[in-house]
Order: sequence, then C-alpha cells, then structure tokens
Amino acid sequence: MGQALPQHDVYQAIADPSRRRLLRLLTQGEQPLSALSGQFDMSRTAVSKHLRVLREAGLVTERRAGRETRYAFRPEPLAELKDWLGYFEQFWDNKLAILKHLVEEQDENA
Amino acid sequence: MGQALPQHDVYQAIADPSRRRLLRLLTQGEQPLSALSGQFDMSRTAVSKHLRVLREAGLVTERRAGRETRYAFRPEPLAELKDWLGYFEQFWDNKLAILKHLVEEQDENA
DNA sequence: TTGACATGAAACCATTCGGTTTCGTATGAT
DNA sequence: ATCATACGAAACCGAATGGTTTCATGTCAA
Repeated sequence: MGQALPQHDVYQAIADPSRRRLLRLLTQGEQPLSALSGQFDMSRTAVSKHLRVLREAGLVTERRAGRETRYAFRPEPLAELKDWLGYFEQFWDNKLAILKHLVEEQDENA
Repeated sequence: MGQALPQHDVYQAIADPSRRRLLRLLTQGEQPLSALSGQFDMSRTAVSKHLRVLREAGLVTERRAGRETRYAFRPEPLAELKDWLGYFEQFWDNKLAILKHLVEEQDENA
C-alpha cells in the first residue's frame, strides 16, 4: 500500500506566513532556492519544505536548471480561494444583505 | 508572564474544512452550538473548539442566551484575505502582467 | 579529477492540531 | 427541590507541522 502523501490544498498552503511571503517574492519572477532562502531566517531546507507545500497546492512550479532548482509562481489555484471568498462578499458589501442580517437578528431576539 | 495564547488569524481559521463549513452555515443566521454540531460527525465539544478558533480570528461572535450560546458570522476579517488576494489577481487577470511575466522568463533563460 | 556549490532526502524533535471522553456548572422545566 | 439540557474546561491522544542537522547526489569550475 502506498503511503498516503500529505497533499496540501490552497487553504493550508497560505495558512503559513512564510509561505505567503514566498509567494510574494515569487511574483517578482522565477528564482532559485538559494535566492529565496537568503530572505529568511530559517534554514535552506526549511524553505525548501515550504516550497514543496506550495507546489503540492499548485501554487509554484519547480524546474531544474543546472544545479539549481528554479521556482515560479502559479496563480491559478488562487481562483478557488477567490470563489470561496466571493460567496461571503455579499455579507459585507451588499447593503441589502446587511439589512437582511439585521432583520434576522431582530427575529432571533423577539 | 502570561502564557502566550494561541490567537489565531483569518488564514489559519479558514485552513480547516470544518471551519469553512461552519462559516457557511452561519451565513444563514445566528445559531446555537447544538444546531451547528448537529450538522457534523464529530462531537459537540470538537465543534465548540472550532468555533473558538473562528472567534479568535474575529469571524464569529458568541452570545449567551439562556443556556445556549448563539454564534453569529462576522465577515469583517475576510477583508484582509480579500486584500491579500487582490495583490495576486493581476497575475492571472491582467494580460499586461502576464506579458511582463513572460518577458522576465525570457530574461532568466538568456 | 578534484573540489566547491545547490539541492533534496532522511531522521529527528518539540509543538500544535483535531479529535475524544470525562467532569463541572449554569439554566430552564416539573 | 429535582432533574434534564446546553455548554465549556480539562486531560488526554495520535498525527501533522515547522523546524533542525546530517548525509548523499548531481553539476559546474579549476
């Protein structure tokens, strides 16, 4: 039986501040591990593991180039997050929704 | 010295699927724990703990009403998430940004 | 060919996480 | 008063998380 690999999703991937920072850094273009890990206090290996989580979530791609591995940002999985958020937006953007909420509160208190 | 309480943020709060489901349920209006935990396979206590995490992130409020605790959805903290996402949207919406990305890749490969 | 560089894999560690069960305590109903 | 209801706190547990150090491997440079 194969070991059940962790397989992270986009929600878990962005839960960690270091990983969010990595994504920001990568929007400036493809970069090798050494360049990325130079920006962090933790070890190179730790950064490498964060990048793996991001890759499992589809947020970065790896590409070997000589002896370095170049990481690149892939925005696509963020669409799921955007959709998820979209559902909730009505509850703070939409004045009608706010009104509806107030009415429900009145109901509950009645 | 005070023990450093967990204090969760919105990114961690939405990382768990059960908590995301709780938020969805709560958009239908304020509900007591018993009603919410009825929707889950896990114990009432476990649901209660998830709700605490959501509360620490500011995504729900608690209100004692008699012997029940009523939980209500608070959308405000999602604004941070929306802002965070907003930064990255240029990388999949904006054709100019995509072009810029391609140019950078060319540079790297040169 | 020898050596430095860039990296991933592995083993390990402490802490956090998501869940359980048990217990204590208000509150509301009889 | 008594008893059931609704809940939180606490103790506990296994697995996942975020980090480390050590080691092996492939690649470029001298």
